Amino acid sequence: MGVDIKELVEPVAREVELNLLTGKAVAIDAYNSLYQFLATIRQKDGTPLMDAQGNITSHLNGLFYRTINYVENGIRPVYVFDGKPPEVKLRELERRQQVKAEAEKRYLEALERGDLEEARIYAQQTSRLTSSMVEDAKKLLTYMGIPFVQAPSEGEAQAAFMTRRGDVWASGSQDYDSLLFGSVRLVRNLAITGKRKLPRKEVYVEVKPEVVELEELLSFHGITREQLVVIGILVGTDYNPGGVKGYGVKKALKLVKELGDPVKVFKAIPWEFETPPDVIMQLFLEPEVTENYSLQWREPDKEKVIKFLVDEHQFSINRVENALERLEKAYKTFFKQASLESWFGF
DNA sequence: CGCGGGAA
DNA sequence: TTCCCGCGG
Repeated sequence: MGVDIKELVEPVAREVELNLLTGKAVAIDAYNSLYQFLATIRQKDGTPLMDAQGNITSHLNGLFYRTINYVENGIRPVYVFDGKPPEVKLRELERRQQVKAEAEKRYLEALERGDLEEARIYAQQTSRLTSSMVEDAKKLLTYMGIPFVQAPSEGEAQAAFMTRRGDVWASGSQDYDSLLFGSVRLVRNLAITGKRKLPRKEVYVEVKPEVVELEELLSFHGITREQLVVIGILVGTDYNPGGVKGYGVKKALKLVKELGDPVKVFKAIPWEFETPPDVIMQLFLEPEVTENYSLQWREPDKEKVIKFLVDEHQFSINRVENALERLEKAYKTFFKQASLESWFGF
């Protein structure tokens, strides 16, 4: 779910045009993307897209076409996959499983009643990303020539680390967690077709990519990154869901600015979580990450993509070939730079 | 969500 | 050319 510091971020969030991102590498939160595809790419009654064997393919559909759109806009995507969650998060993950089980019941009930709109809403909430779906996504990326990084733990932490090393320009996610992990820059709403339907409403709004600079966020509020993490913990993170009773963004910011030192803040408030606050602080300030990755955007292997999507998962050959044509063209335009090595024949 | 065919 | 909307797997 992520930390809800929208109010804090909004004043420094800049709407940008997509072409601002041309030539930039972005570390995209793979789980965040795949979940969104899984939740939204569905039929009227909420059934996801599936191949002939009944395997879900909604995530592949979204990943394939959106990634091509990135490349066509000169964006260099690198997908970052979550690894093993910190133990502190296990309770929250368990809670989410329960919410999904509940949604599953309501989904079936709505179907029974023939209420397709309700059914779809609950179906979306049942979305589960299985390991085979993740493997499929990685396969597809490999065939497309798009790099991915397997994070040892939190993907958002890994993406943040990559921005700090300067390997990517920004992290890309709908959640704000990467800012707590120290991401230099966050891009939200990184979709190409800008119209999005508001939940439960027949209203569509234009959504443009939104860039948040960590330094700007901190200086705007006159706080340090440590203090931002404290605010996050007060309002609630995946490591202390719900946050501290009575604290929203405004009250948390006020307290943090009054007391300054995180230790003083945590002494001043009631702490009802099992995990001590300093342990959670450390998870954000010194998360487990890896330097063991290399970012290379390669020419797409069209044959393998077609074999995978069309032969194995029953995608339409026409659509896939069309999209691959676009991908190859974009690859040549933006990524196939005449490097010194190639000039000298290395 | 994003594609693409048909309407305008 | 742009917009809309039904379908994709």
